[in-house]
Amino acid sequence: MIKAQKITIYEVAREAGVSRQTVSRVINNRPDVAIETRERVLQIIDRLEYRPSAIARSLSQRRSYNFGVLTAGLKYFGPSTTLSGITGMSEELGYGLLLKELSSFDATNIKPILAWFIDHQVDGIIWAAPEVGSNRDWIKDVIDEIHVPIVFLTTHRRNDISIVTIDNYSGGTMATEHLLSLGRKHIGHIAGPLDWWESRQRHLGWQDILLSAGIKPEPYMFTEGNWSSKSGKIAFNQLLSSYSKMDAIFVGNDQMALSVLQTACEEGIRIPDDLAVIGFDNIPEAEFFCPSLTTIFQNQHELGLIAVQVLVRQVEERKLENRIAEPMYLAIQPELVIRRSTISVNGERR
Amino acid sequence: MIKAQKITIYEVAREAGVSRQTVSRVINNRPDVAIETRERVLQIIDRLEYRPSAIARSLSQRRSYNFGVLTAGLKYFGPSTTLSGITGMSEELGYGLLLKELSSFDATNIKPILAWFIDHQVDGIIWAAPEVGSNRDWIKDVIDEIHVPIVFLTTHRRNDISIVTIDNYSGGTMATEHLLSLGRKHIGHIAGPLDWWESRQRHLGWQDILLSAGIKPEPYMFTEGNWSSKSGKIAFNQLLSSYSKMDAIFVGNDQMALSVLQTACEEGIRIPDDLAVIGFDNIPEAEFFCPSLTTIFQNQHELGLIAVQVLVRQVEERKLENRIAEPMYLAIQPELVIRRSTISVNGERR
DNA sequence: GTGAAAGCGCTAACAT
DNA sequence: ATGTTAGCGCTTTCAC
Repeated sequence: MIKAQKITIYEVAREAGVSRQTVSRVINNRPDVAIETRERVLQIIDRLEYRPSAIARSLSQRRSYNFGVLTAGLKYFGPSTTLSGITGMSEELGYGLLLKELSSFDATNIKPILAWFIDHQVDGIIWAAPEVGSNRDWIKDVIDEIHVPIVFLTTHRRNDISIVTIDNYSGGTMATEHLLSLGRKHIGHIAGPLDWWESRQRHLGWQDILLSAGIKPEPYMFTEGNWSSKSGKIAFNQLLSSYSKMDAIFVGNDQMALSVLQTACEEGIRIPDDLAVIGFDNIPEAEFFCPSLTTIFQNQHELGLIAVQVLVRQVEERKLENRIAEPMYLAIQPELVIRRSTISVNGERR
Repeated sequence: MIKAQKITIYEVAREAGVSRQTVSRVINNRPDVAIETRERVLQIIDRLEYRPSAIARSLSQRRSYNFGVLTAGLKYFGPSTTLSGITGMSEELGYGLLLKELSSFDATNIKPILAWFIDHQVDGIIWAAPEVGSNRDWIKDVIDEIHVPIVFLTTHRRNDISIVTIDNYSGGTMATEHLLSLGRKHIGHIAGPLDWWESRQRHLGWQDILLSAGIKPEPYMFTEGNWSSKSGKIAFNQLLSSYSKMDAIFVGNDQMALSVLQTACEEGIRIPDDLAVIGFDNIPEAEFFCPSLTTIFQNQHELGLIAVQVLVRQVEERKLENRIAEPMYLAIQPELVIRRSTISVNGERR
């Protein structure tokens, strides 16, 4: 198999004694071919190990059956898990993937990427890079000129584009409510970088729940990390001195929560007795921290799956009914996963 | 920008009053165009917001400037880190990426993937899925028929294909030597799944070093996990009972080592005093385990970078000199990273 | 049901 | 330095 792409539709046609169109009909499963002709052509194709050129098909058909995917921070659990969902569902639905990765999260020079996708005739685009700083400002400039469906992941709600996202605000409220429900009154927060939309949402959730519990969130009650464990360590030390009454903490992701556990372990802070800790993400390792980490599970794999499904729907709709599909909005709810970092084996209470 | 791919080279040519060939020369930066003609054409291109079709170029030029990448287990740190290296270097060297992910590590039905890449006229292929079981058996069947350079990652040495890999055997010896150098005599091992080439290499390294230290590695001294923390937990419990004199342990990856630390923490096993622990990978979290984890660092990002460089060299060579480049072999050395899980703050000794 | 002609948008090869 | 011709390999009309 897999010869040097030498034999073309023409050879098959000649060998089968039919025209190239007939061969084309066969390989595209068109109904209007006599059953015996089809059989014969199929056999020749098999014998010659003919494989149609996807490039030529794209050119004449004006579509590639490929999607463009833009991601960022692939070495992190979230983005790569989402990408894994995207590859799986694309494969299942018969689309290929052109991949680009942003060199940094806050890169704003995205037009070349968009252009590259378009140049390659992608049928649709999945924008899986996170919303950071002003890296979404370009949308309004080009959204009207782009004739290819785009699905954006993890971004604030708006009506002019299709969005599949995780409800980060709700994740923030769930985390904070859980800590309150344990009877804790002094709930600190280590946020992710606040120029990230996701961080801001989680932070807002924390704020609002505290407020509705009659607690005023003050600046000394939270600090900002950059997602890394190291930054979490620094942030935690800061909080420890600025908010000494703290008896619970909501950490913006599991990596930063890990370093909270490490510091606690080193300093003799008992968890959860002295301090209840909740993270965010539910990375596979979280269950095996010591103690195991209570956290908010966000299903980033499903995020990828759904993104593709939505995109395919938009593509097919545009093709069949020849009209631009309505933008869709879809938010996945995160889930609370309770482990030992908030509830000790013998139940709660210091 | 980014119009509906409507204007073609033909419009530009007409507008500029030249032939399409001249426009083609301009967009391909050929030298043989009068400077003023070039200027004029460039202006028209700019004004019309013309963008050449990558598809049409691929068809007539018989190359796409794209690589096919096959990965597997994207949600894991290693594969996604390698992919990140691949995206970065490809971008830098001017190649795009078609991505496929194996639905399971040991999938053997890879011909359709190979075929898909070829159908899309990729200039080269990076086979970044790990070697598991017999999932490399296909190579011998097709290697002669494929006219596209392929670089394989993480696989055993052979001379008929290009390989970029990490020296896993050496990683295994380094880990075991480190434990011996601490004065430990009873060194257990939790291996990754032994149908993985990488696991077997690490395991062999452990075996050989023990032998050369006059210790006979016996079956009760090691168990097999499947990389997951959960499997590591089970494996560790097993070892604990089968090898009670164990005073050090080499764990096949950091995730499984994490659960060793958790169990130790729960059972009151003091680390490193009672048990020295070394992992493999150096995931970013390892430094923040409690205690921080000594481990073998394998630079999987660099693996990706180098893979692309090697592939590009093969592609260019084949194109320029019109001959098939010699297969290359390249092994990256891992590095020992010493932390608190093998050396306590006050130095070693129980 | 099948085929002929005319592209899809670009470039290689050969003129001039 | 520039243009002409003939493809690249397939599909879309539109005939028959």
